[in-house]
Amino acid sequence: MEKATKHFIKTIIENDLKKNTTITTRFPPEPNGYLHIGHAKSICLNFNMAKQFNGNCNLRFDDTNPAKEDQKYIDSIISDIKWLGFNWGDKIFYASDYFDKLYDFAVDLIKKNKAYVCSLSSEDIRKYRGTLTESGKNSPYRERTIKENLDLFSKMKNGDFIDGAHVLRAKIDMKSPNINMRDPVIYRIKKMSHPRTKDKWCIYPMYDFTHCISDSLENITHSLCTLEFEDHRPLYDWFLETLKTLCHPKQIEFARMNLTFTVMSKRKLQKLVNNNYVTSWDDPRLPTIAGLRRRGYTSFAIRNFCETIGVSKKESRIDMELLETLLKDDLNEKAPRAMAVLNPLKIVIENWDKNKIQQLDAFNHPQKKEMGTRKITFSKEIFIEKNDFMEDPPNKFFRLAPKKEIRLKYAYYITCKKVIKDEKTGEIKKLICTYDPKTKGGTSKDKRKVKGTLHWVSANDCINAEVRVYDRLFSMENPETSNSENLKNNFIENINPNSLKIIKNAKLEKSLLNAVPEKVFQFERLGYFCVDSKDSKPDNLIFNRTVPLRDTWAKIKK
RNA sequence: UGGGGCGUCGUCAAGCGGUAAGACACAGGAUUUUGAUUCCUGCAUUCAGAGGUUCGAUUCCUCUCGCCCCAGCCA
Repeated sequence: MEKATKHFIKTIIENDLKKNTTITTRFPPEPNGYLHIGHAKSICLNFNMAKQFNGNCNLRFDDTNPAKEDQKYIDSIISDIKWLGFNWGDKIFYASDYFDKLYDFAVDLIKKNKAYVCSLSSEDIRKYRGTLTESGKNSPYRERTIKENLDLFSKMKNGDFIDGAHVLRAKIDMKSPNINMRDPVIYRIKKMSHPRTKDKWCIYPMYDFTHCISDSLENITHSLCTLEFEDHRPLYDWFLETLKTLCHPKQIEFARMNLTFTVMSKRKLQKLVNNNYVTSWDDPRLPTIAGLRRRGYTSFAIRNFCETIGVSKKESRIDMELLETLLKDDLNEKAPRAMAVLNPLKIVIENWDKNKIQQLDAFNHPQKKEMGTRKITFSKEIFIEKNDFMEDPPNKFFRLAPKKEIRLKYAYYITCKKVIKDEKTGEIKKLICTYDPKTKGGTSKDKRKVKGTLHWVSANDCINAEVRVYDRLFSMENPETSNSENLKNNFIENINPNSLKIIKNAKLEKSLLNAVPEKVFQFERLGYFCVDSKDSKPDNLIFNRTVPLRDTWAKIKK
């Protein structure tokens, strides 16, 4: 299991636990988009706190706005949380299940003279609200009688008015320095079918009213949310105090997660999807849970990451490299090794019999012998990686070059004898090499040093595949910043044009024919790869590059 | 310029009056049939800044500076 780090919320809970016996948290997504890794932070926090302290965490959909929400998002969210490895018993909660109770609470508020029906247009409500520096002024409808308010609210519910004709507002303080307290709207008329309640309602409660009451009804003890709701806490508390609810949860805010080289808001992700900068919500370049999953990320790595980064109130942008390191840590343990050549260069072994084919043994994991071995085919013609050969190599180039001897992993030592080029273009067509028969398996009795070991694939016994080489979606650590003054905050211009390179004719060792989606392999010396769950077909294999291996050589070259 | 937050290594992050944990990154070195992995070693005399209280302050007080959020009938 992941390590557990100390953070301020845990401290608060530990202290509260001295008085109470148990805690209950909740994860309250709005079903209006796909979950991303920022949500994973909240999911891990809420579910792990509950688990660590023997409490419960409710999954509750905050579905109060039918204009934006959809069943397909409910389904994707459920599937993503399950994949992340969290459970919530039998019951899934929905704010919409509380619509009747919420209505009663609103009536109660009116009866307490703490809410009123306001008939100002939305534009006028905005004007009356004042600004950050000027206080607001009372709505002319603020002093309607309780009876009148009750009657109007009932008519709103019955569908007697058109959208926008009236709203129900809490009666708090138009002069409050906190704008959220300036008589916030708590119910609006929206003649719209709801994914779950269908046409039962034509008025829908707003977030601030719904959320605290939902928490209270579920006996939530700790309501964890992000920093931007800090200003809403007085309102959260006001509703529960005014309504004298039995349970008054503690709202605690923490900073949302940001990652380098990506964007995290639903709005921005939506834009990338809708304008086809990526293919879909589960595009492997996106930080969505579905995208990361398709890319080959493990849920363990994501959970571990969420634990590692900690929880605080400081706004931060975490290095993508940390996520990738944690992923590679996990994959290094679990992923079986295989050989694949992405950019093939043919080698002909001069002194190997034309028709001879040999099966060699290869370990599936160099450090874990219990993962077994497999057979790989060796033959006269093989492929190596184009950039593993240089005609005129620099110092410390531990790969193949004219007259140099290197090792083909698990096979033989070979020496490059001749370079065949295209007469016109000068492009290297193939290499003629010799092998040393006394080095089968990749060792020699004379303990002679060979500095380089290359991966390779038999030319006659390999499979062709498409490989999608993914890179970061943006070319700047913070895509929101801009170089050009007049294009401030246009993250689109910072999209990395090379975020996806498609390699059509990669050559893979035969055993990879059995690969299934989400099963990640390490292609030796290259990185981690997995079969694409959407587009790959048995007769047209497609692999995604999950993450490349650390490449010290690439660094030295620079 | 109203209100609410936040400022500890390049990036996260512990620390809660007793003299700066850890992780990632980075730099060296060792081992290696992946220039992978693993393994050592190094990496903040200083906690946004300035004052003050104290024997002693990143921790308490004051002021200053910087950054973020709030004016949806979104959540």
